[in-house]
Amino acid sequence: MTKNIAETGVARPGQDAVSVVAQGIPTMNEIIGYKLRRAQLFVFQDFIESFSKMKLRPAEFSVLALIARTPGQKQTEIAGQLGIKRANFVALMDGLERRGLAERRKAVGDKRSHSLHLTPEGVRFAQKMSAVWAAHEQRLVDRLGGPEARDTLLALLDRILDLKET
Amino acid sequence: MTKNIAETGVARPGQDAVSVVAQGIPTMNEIIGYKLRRAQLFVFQDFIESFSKMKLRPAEFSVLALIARTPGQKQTEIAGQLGIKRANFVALMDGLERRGLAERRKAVGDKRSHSLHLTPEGVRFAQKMSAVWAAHEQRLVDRLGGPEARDTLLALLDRILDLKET
DNA sequence: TATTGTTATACTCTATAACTATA
DNA sequence: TATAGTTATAGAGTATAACAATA
Repeated sequence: MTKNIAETGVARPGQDAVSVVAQGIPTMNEIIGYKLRRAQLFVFQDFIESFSKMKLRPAEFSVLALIARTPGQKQTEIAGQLGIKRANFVALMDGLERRGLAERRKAVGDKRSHSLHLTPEGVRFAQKMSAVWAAHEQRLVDRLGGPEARDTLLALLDRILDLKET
Repeated sequence: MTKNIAETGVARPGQDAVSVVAQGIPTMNEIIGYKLRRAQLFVFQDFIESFSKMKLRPAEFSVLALIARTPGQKQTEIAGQLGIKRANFVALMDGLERRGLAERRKAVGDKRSHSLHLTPEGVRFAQKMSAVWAAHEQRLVDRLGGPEARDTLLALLDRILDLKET
């Protein structure tokens, strides 16, 4: 048997040769972080295109979804759940308020904090947004090969996220 | 039976109540893109901490890995494989060259292009880098629950990435 | 003293346009 | 005319420090 090119270490530049230098060096295909990153970019790309008409970015979507499901939470609480720094949350919330989708209300007990709510228009917007999201999500489920595959993926991602600190 | 709080629509702010407004609005837990993003950030966080001593960022790691495995490729080829715009690749490559890890050589046929190679120091660096990466990757595999779970995850991420255009 | 929201600011990543030298 | 590399620049997203009002 003749040695294959990887074993000889003879690299032909620009072709599918593998250098002898490559001992122990991973292929991009086996790097979890890399695959995760590329997949995330792909999904966000589809998301952004899906919402280009509504002019809604992923962070804004998640803020509206969180307020819709649990109105009255403080800025710090919403920001915290999403991993957004409270300083950066201000401009984000300003945008939603300027568009008339959400609003800050003076919290009853604590005069420092604001409680966040959707406006009536924001409620209607959130419904439409959810329909657009459902179509986007369905495209992903189709790519994955069905709901079971999606559940498996979500469970695996949870394993990475759970515990947080070992 | 008494109606639960979701059915009454009476939301108690800041608690685990679910507003009646929430009809059809997804939980963050069921959003593929969101989970993917959080998991990717977590993995990159671990990666960045793992390489803080070597002062190596994810993009630099992948460029070195690609050059190590297939020396002699042009800048545009390496950048293209990683989804990096060739304009942004310049500064990245400048950094690796300044540190003496990789170098641009005049391509033989085409005087416009550079062929990329590791320096001898770059080869040694890539070996150390791969060992650090392996430890990082092993941490992830442990979290996932073993090599089979990792393989499943990578296969699912490939389903999202494959085809690219429907 | 500590916390909530806020402003200002800086740094990284990414995207686009335009230039040069070659092809 | 097109391509490889480059420069300049602008826009997101994210991180930190410091401040005012309130706890």
